[in-house]
Amino acid sequence: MPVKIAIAEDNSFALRACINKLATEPDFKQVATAFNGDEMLGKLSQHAVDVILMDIMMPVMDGIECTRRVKQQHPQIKVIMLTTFDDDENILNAIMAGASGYLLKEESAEGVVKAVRDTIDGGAPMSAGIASKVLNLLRNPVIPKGHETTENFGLTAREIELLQQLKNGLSYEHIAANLFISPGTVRKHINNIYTKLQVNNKVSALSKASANRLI
Amino acid sequence: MPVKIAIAEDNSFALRACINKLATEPDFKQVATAFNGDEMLGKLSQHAVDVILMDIMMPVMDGIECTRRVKQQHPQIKVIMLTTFDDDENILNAIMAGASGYLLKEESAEGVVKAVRDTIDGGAPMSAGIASKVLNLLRNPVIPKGHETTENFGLTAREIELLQQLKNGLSYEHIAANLFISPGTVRKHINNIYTKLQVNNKVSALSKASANRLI
DNA sequence: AGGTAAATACGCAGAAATGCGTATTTGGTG
DNA sequence: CACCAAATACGCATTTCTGCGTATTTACCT
Repeated sequence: MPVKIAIAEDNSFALRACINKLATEPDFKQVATAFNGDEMLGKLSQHAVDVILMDIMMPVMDGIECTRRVKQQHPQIKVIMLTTFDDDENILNAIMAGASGYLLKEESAEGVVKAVRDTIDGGAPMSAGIASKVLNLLRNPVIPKGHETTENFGLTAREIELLQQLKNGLSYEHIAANLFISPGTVRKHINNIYTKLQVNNKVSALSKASANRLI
Repeated sequence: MPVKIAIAEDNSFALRACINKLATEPDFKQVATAFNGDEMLGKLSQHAVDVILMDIMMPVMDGIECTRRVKQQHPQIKVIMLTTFDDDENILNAIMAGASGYLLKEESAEGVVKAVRDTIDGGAPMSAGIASKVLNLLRNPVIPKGHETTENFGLTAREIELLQQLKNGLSYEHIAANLFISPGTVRKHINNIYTKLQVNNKVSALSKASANRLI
């Protein structure tokens, strides 16, 4: 049985790219496209659809609101977000709205194809990195209140790794052993972190990093 | 660079099956195996390990407790649960303990191999079905047993007051000034706190106090 | 090829924290 | 009143952390 797919994407170039990614699969049938959420909702009453690939940022009605309504009116339809945004806010909103999957647009053709099949099979495909953010959302209960501004402070991946070691109360020596670097390097990294976060001790650094969801 | 893998699995048949699933990859190096969590913890100080494939149900120390301790002592090590249980309780507990991935034992060899690589790349691989349960957990917040148990540790009101000062990253001097006591007294209080919480530094104390909702 | 950011590493000086004692004062309780 | 827990305070030795430099190597980008 062919998989009936709809795509909501306002950028025609991105839409074309998306269609191409699915073109290799003979059992995939692209039954509808729309340039915004409202248009997509309208087409759903005209076409049977299994899966929607949904952009988030669209005019008139964005992908998250559209997802919410799709799941309300057609709960059997699976929605996979396909977007460039990987911030907690959008991820959480999309999941809350009922999205089954969350892919970044940089995802490969095979990745998108597999995501569609996974979704049909009851899975919840996510780009690498998205899934781990989802786990972090679970670990650090979100305050449903307004979105606090999270800042990056220009921390590198390695520096965040150092912070994760720090948060367990490990000494520089122990961290150095864990990461196979010298204690002096650990110290250097941490000093850089302090400078970037504008703090001058572990506890403050961890507090600030945590408040900004860096760890 | 080879990927150093450890496996914790009490059933020798399942262990063998797991090893076989990884056998095809020339750059995978199985550096340690253990029949329970305690044994695994011991081996981690002897071998550099990138990823642990962890069974949940094991004697002596189960996989979730082991994961908790591994992430505590070696945060850089990624843990992938490999189990037959797919209930919310176990999934959530594993994630809370710090697991990066969650696979069912029925997972194919390719699936396990890909999961290991995904994890190294910062992803969070989950068997189809697990991921969607995770999303459901996020949508319907539940407080699992064991996450609301708070312990007092015999801390006095004053000691908790000290902890609240500590969590802001203040120095002993500054806290002393805030509370109108001598730095020596601050030190004494904090030493008493450490003894009661069985830790030996600020970060661990704050972490433990926070986990038990003392601050 | 040159420039840049990141990760690695070391040294020195000083500040802060930690471990382990001891001691006094205070407030409440039996 | 006698007792006890809690809060207060200090000292010494040691470990750990922090600030501020410098320097090399690697990877990536132009």
